[in-house]
Amino acid sequence: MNRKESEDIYELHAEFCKVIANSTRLKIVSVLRGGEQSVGTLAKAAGSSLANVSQHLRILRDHNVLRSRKEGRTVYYRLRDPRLVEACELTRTILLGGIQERGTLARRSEAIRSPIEKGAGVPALPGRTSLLASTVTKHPKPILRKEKQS
Amino acid sequence: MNRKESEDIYELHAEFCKVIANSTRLKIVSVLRGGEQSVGTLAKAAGSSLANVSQHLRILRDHNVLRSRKEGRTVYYRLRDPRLVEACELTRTILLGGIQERGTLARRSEAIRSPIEKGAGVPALPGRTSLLASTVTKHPKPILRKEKQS
DNA sequence: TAATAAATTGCTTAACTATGCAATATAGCA
DNA sequence: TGCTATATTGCATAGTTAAGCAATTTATTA
Repeated sequence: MNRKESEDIYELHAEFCKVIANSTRLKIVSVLRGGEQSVGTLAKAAGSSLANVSQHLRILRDHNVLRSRKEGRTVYYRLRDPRLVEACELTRTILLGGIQERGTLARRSEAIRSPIEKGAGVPALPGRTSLLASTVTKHPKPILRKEKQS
Repeated sequence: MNRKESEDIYELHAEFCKVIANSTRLKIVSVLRGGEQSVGTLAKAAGSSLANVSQHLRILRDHNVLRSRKEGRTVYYRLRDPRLVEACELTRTILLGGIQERGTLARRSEAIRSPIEKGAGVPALPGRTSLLASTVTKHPKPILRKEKQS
């Protein structure tokens, strides 16, 4: 693999991350682990509108994460390759704190219940505007639990 | 875990994906598997400007993917939790086709060498404008190898 | 054919993201 | 005290993304 190609894998990986970097799309993918589903069913499961879910499904299918099959007037979507989804689930598991992990990792689930996510409007770094406002997200939800920096 | 909390994990996961959904940040994280590095070293390794890499490092640190340490006028960054990065590497390995995998999976690396990425301007779905243009990326780089749809 | 159900598409708006450049810290050294 | 190296920050710009709504397509059924 030459220089250009090894660069490409990072682009490809980043692209994949973008494709699944949306909670609605992650829910869709998660639901589909149980087998193919219609757009309407997925919309209900994801708690979003049919039109909105249809757009997300298109994104996932265009990137070959999903495949579709039409039966009458119903379109069924299914996972193209469960392996990628498994890697994805592994990430989620780690983020959750790992079922039977202890200490540091287990306490990560605190991030999920942080005031920031409760809409309290508490900036990640009190005292100044969130540095992430213009780069990734307005109100950063820490991936890992905060601890005092050195 | 109640309804609200199980929703949150998808938000958190999506947030994490956004944080790493950039090839420069993925390269940084990959380099750091070998141990802490200064901003300048990371900039060279990632092939980007110091200012640009500094911004990316800030994003990664603000989301607790990285931690930093200052020594003199040099700032060293390191991984906060290698486990998340391992899950990330697993995804990349699957995307690459898996070192010693055969058949379908192995052929996935074709996507990396596709005409689209060579700048040939060939749309993912010949005959119509890319449907992803306004949603995720202008010129979709298929995550998986294309095959005929049913 | 008309009516209905299931999806998809186009459009708009508000918000977010990436990048480069110039300016500004900060720490060590002459 | 200057001077330099290392890194961070602010700002402007171009491009991207998410969501809702209305309109449209496609297939089934009366």
